Amino acid sequence: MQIVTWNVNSIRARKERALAWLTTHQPDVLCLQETKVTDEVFPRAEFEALGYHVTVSGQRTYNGVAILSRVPPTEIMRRFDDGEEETAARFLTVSVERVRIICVYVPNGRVVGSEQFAYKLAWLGRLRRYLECYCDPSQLIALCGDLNVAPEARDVHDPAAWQGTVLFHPRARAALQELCAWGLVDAFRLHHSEGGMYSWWDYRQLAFPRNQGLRIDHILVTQPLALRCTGAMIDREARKGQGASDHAPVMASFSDETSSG
DNA sequence: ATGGTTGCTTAGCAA
Repeated sequence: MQIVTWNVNSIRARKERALAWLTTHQPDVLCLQETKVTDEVFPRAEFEALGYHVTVSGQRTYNGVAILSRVPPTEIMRRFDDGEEETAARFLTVSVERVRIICVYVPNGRVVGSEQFAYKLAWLGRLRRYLECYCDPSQLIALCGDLNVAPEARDVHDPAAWQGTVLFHPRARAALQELCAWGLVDAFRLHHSEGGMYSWWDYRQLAFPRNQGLRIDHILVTQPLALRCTGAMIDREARKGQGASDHAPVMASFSDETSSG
């Protein structure tokens, strides 16, 4: 099973690219973030024509997540259901075969000290509580999405410059570590230890050709799924050229059985 | 040099 997460920065602006990418790569599951459309407007028919089931949780203008799957999804949830008010479409979870897929678009946080940064930290805390309440680390679970946090210095092109900003802040990093402490590991880091591997590059300042990026999009998996993880990669090709999202797809592959290695 | 780009929505905001 191949699972992919991709912040497309508007599914309408990226529709042709996303359709072409799916046709080429044909993953079993594609988690999308920043679709920026209401559920009625999501271009579902074009993706269904490629053989995908389309599950969406969107809103006008901002945010929006979706999960495309080759197999019909079950156990769909669109909210934390933690009793707190929520207006942003940032969370969607489904089961595909025996794997629980959780698609998230974590708040960016804008500026440290802002209301939005407090919201980001609180949101990550709610996600941790969701895992505690609704999931178990012994299950096959993949938490996929734009986490808007670079875990370590090797995930940031200029750690000194980014230190203390919302994408590489000690409190945001600690909140991400708290998620992992529940029982998740970074699928990408199971297979790659080098720095300079990023999933997002600012549109400005020629950041992509200079590889001035951050690795903020992640596929985090429970230990039983980690044991099946046969590979992971970031598709830089999808970030190239005119009309690209500012994020690249992050991919991970899993065998049907636990690997003996 | 308080800059730069993209998308949504239409000039201002969010990323």
